[in-house]
Amino acid sequence: VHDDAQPPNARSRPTLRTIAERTGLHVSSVSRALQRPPDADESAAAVHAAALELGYRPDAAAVTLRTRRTKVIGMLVHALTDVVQAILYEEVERVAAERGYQAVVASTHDDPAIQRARVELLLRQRVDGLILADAHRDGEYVDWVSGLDVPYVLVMRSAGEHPAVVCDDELGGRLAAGHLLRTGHERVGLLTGPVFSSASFGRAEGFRRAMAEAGRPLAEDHQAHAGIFAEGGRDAMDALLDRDPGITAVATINDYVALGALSVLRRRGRSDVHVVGYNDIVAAEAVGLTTVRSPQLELARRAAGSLLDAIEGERPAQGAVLVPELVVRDT
Amino acid sequence: VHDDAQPPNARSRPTLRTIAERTGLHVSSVSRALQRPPDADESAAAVHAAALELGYRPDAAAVTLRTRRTKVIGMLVHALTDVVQAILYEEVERVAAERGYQAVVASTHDDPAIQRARVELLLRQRVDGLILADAHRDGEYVDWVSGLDVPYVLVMRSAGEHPAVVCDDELGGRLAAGHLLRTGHERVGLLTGPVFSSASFGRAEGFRRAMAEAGRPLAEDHQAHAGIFAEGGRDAMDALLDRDPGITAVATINDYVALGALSVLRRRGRSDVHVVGYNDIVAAEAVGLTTVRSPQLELARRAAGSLLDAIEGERPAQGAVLVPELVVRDT
DNA sequence: GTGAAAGCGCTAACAT
DNA sequence: ATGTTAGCGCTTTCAC
Repeated sequence: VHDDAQPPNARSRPTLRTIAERTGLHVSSVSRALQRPPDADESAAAVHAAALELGYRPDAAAVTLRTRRTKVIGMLVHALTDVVQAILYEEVERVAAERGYQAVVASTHDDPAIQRARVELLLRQRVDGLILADAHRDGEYVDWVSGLDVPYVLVMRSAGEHPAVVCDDELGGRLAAGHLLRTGHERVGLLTGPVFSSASFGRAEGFRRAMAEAGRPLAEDHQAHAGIFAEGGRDAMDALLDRDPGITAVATINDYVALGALSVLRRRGRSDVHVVGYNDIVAAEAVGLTTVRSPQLELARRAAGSLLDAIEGERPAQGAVLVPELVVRDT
Repeated sequence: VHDDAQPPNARSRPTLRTIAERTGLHVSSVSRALQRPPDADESAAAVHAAALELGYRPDAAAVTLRTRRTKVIGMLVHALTDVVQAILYEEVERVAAERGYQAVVASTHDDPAIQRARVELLLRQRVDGLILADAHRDGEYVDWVSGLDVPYVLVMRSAGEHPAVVCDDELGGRLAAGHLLRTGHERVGLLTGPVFSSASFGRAEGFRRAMAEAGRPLAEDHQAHAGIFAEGGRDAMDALLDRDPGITAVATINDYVALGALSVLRRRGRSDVHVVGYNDIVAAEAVGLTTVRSPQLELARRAAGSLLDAIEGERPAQGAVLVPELVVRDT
């Protein structure tokens, strides 16, 4: 028997038309029936049943083309291998899902060219909004994004007057300084991060100010640039120790840098030197690192919530400033 | 003057039609002109110029709807906060970009319901292929995916006969055992991970076998289930120490668990106990953790390459087994 | 090389 | 609630 009712591409994915043929309804009726609950009426039930049986999966491209919305928000991070950024993203993903959205990420490694390219890509995808966790203080990048006519919000790092959900980094720096001052350190060092990041910049500034205000201004040769990774922390710690072996404590821009510093101290047999990190990643607890905890989940939640509100309310997103907390451990 | 040439939604994004109106060409000619290099001929040049000037951005949804390809591959990880998974993803992202593809991730937290939901979502997006870094040995999940008519490949964890790019975990376990045997430990423990992960399972099996073959079979009470996070490592290490305070070394399923174990040892003043981790994450170097290094970048590269070949060659992806390496440090 | 025409799968008027 | 119609933005025949 020759089954000529079978369309040529019988093995292709089912569409609304497939369901329409099965149920004897029109394609548009099927579309509508799918929008209402399966138990709304007879045809709704029939349509849902057929959809399930056929393994029908709405075509996102077609829906987007028609509705002009994707229900997707894009997030830009500098690197997912920085667990802080990964935590932020996963929480954004969670909040988005709760509100019926999807999230997608792109890593930009703080490279302006990649930042633009990835935003371009997300825009082709027609994402409904953008969360930037990789903003630079100079504003070039964020100013450009703000002119793109897509809702956006920054998180973790701020830039100019753009809406940003951040931690009070200057306070965080002060917290670190306060701890070192309180424990009576006379010669302290600072391992700094990139100045293009408001987080790094703010932490360092807060630290320096608190030290100066306490009458112990930080000498230039007690500061070394470490970047944001462990390797930079190693090099910077080595340099600091070479310049002044008499140092008894260092504050660092983040826990990775602190970890790097710790490895040098261990290697050089200088476990007497105290170290303060920043962020409180899980490895910090494991090595007993004193650190400043940033409220990462809350940052992500607020940023995502604010962006989603902005998308749905058609107005700009709101920023916020949250408070960090000192966590004293062994180091 | 009333400008009636202006369409109603003048402020909306430029489309091929906008460029067509600008250049006096037909939409289809514009589409074709955009496919050839800007310097191919006069109209190509004019069209590219207009596109640039207008800030034209192809609509991914429309292209996909028309061509049935997205040039996007989806990756499923158990958690991006596990830096190993983040590394895998970022490398996949890189390889994909090199070959003109985009990557998207979804975290599933090893929850079967989430795994299916996220795959469904990616399928609606019509991704061209799937990389699973969160496979379970029981096969339920992967078997289902394999029946979905979308190219796929597993990475890091295998399942049945499905194509998988993995590390020789059983060998990795043997490497850890060999090290402990060589350094003369008499009473060693093992902190195990979830059996649903072939990686955890393989490492533990390799370790046990090597110990047994050396005439030092691992007693049941010298093993404790730790999962894959630091917290589990803490609890398991505590349990092990309570059961046998005479233990002198432990092997762990991964570096996070090792870090957790280390924190307990530090707290209990038992820095004499040796620990071996697995993966060699950056924190391992920082704390001087002896560990087994898995070739993560290579795993990701091979998996992504193999998937892309499969997509373009319309045949199944290839698996591979790579070799781990022992990294001896202080612990 | 170009224009005309069709159509990917879906939703949203509109009328009934 | 249902069918009709139109169209989102793009690519790809098909003639020329």
